[in-house]
Amino acid sequence: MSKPTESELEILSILWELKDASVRQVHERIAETKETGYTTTLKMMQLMHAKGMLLRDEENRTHRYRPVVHQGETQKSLVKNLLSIAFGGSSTSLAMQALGQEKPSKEELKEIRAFLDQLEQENR
Amino acid sequence: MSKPTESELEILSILWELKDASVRQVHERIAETKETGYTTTLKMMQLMHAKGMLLRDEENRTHRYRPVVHQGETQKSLVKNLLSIAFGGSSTSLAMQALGQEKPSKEELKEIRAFLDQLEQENR
DNA sequence: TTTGATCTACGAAATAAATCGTAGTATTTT
DNA sequence: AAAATACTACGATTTATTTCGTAGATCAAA
Repeated sequence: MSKPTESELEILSILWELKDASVRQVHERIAETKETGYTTTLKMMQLMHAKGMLLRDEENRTHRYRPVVHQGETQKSLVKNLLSIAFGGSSTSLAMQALGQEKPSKEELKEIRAFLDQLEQENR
Repeated sequence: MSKPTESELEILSILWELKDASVRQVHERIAETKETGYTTTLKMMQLMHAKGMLLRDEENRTHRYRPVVHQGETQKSLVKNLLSIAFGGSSTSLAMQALGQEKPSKEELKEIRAFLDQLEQENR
């Protein structure tokens, strides 16, 4: 799947959370943040459907959409892209940049450390 | 500074590395990867200069450009953006996603662990 | 059953990003 | 000094992305 644009990502995020939703639902979430027309959201979702990014249930008059790609895969490709385009491929500096941004909680620190241990293990 | 586009970022990356460079130098680097005309790169850099993203030394006929913003700052804002737009603000999952992508070396692992310790310390 | 609200479809306009050709100069090579 | 090469400037086009208005259909409420 090609890289989603910012607007597409905004919609995807909402759908990942809600599992599946109508245009109205998505639009209302978007409208909380920014000023935009309903048909803009509609068109966007129609385009995404046409592109194969969203599945559409047309059973009822009010269609319901859901994402084709999972959040994890998309995150993966976004990170991969960012890594190569702005971090010279160094995942370490990206990770530290991120962690310095939003400090992890105690639990999260634990989680990350466990993750690191695991990485180290499987390495040989 | 506003978020650089992909093409701008490509140019910035090269300039961060070379410190300062002519259009020709930048273009040759870009041309290694993709097929594109010299004047495209030129125009791009002129635009970036006009936007205030690049400084330009016009002493000689062959101008030399260098970035106004530092790599770190740009990385920071890119990460911040990615964090909010695709990771629901969770730096932990972004970090793990990144680390899972490109496995850190032994030294890097050490570095990250030290970084985590430090984060934990300064927390109180 | 008329009125109003809610939907989809879709063309088209507005905006943003990227690409390139041509002209005019300067520099280097033959 | 003529010819080839290398630069900048810049308009214009192309392509991608986003936004929105209008039309027609369906549904809900008065």
